[in-house]
Amino acid sequence: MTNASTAMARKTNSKRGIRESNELLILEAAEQVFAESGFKGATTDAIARQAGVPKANLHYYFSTKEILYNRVMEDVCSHWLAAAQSFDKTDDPSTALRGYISAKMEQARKRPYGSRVWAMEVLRGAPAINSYLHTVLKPWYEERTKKLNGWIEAGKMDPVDPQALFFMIWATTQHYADFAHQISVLNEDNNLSDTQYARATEQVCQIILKGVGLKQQS
Amino acid sequence: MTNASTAMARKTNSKRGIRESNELLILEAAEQVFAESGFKGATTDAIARQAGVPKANLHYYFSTKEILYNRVMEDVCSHWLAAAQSFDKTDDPSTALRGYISAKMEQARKRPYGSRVWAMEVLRGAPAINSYLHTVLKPWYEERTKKLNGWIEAGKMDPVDPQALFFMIWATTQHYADFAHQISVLNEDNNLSDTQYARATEQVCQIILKGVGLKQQS
DNA sequence: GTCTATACGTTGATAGAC
DNA sequence: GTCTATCAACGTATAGAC
Repeated sequence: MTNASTAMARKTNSKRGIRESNELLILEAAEQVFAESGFKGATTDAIARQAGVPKANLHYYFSTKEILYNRVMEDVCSHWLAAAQSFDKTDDPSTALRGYISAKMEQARKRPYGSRVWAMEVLRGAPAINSYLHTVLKPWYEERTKKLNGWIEAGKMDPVDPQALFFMIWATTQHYADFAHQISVLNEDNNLSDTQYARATEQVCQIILKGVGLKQQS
Repeated sequence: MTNASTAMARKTNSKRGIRESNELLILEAAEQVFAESGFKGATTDAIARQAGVPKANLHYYFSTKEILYNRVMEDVCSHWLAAAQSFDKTDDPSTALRGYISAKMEQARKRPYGSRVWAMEVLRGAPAINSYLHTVLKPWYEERTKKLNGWIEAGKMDPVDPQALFFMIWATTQHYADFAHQISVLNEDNNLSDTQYARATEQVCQIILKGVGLKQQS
């Protein structure tokens, strides 16, 4: 009985271990392929090849391409939320904006495929994340808009439209992931080095902070 | 002979007229469908339906999907160039940047599909416009970088990295076309009105100009 | 859990009547 | 120049042996 249940547990764990590791492998490959070709353009065959598993195996773990895509979008959305939280670590506008911009830039650097999948999804009209946009992004955006307006009323920064500011931050930071190929062409066909990327992050912070009337700090 | 050549000319003109108008119809539909689904995801059938012509007819005018796509990209690139020219209408940095940003914003408003096709193309690694990026975009970018550095050395604006500035302008202005769906979700599910869009343009100019140490003007 | 073989729909492209 | 019918290639998904 003990042996049996131990064996069963081991087997179950083993199964879960295999399942989890294979799902991870496939999800990672899917994020990349979906980022390159979009939902329609991506093929389960290409994803399977990228993951190094037979196509039938992919369908064993994710019965349909749409289910796999939705799982990828869930991951991407959860990472967006993680970066978004860095906005709330302080009540000082300069520190908050600088921290948020830096977090977004770091994310664009470390998870470029996630950013691109998001871009692809929005470009096609965001059918898969429509509810997420309404129930998560919009409330987040409205709360932070209030916060910004509070700072503006307190005279801590220029009376800018929070909407324009957020769009500028999102667009600019995500540009470094989404348009990486174009950027490399303008950089002698090399991706930005760590040094160049750190400098870019600093420049983005500087221009935006000064642009909304905030002193450099933090 | 006169009659014959007149008849032939008329027939030729007629043919050309039909060809041009049908090609235009198909190109317009193609720009839209490619913008929504990317090169791989778009189907010639969907494009033909969008254009209101039989699929076989589309293939009569554009023998392959790739040729059609390249024609669409040519159009998109030529429009990019047109907006880029507004940068050179003056030697005053404030006026030049404001004019360029406004032109890009107007283009994002009037030709959103063009912007999205460009974005889709760069997202997949820009195989179709690779040579264009090297022979047109890069030289343009390097020339204007020199111009900006000249202004900086002359003390007319802050010593910002021209690269970061251009990326910010491109990213932000194109965001209004590429992420229009997301923007509408944050705007009570309505597209930005003309008034809102004018305000957004003004805000983008204001933040960026101030951000690089330029006085408002023009 | 793995993988080969395959069913079955879709897509790009063409043939050939009008 | 237009359009129906068609085909080969490719795509998703599954069956069934291991």
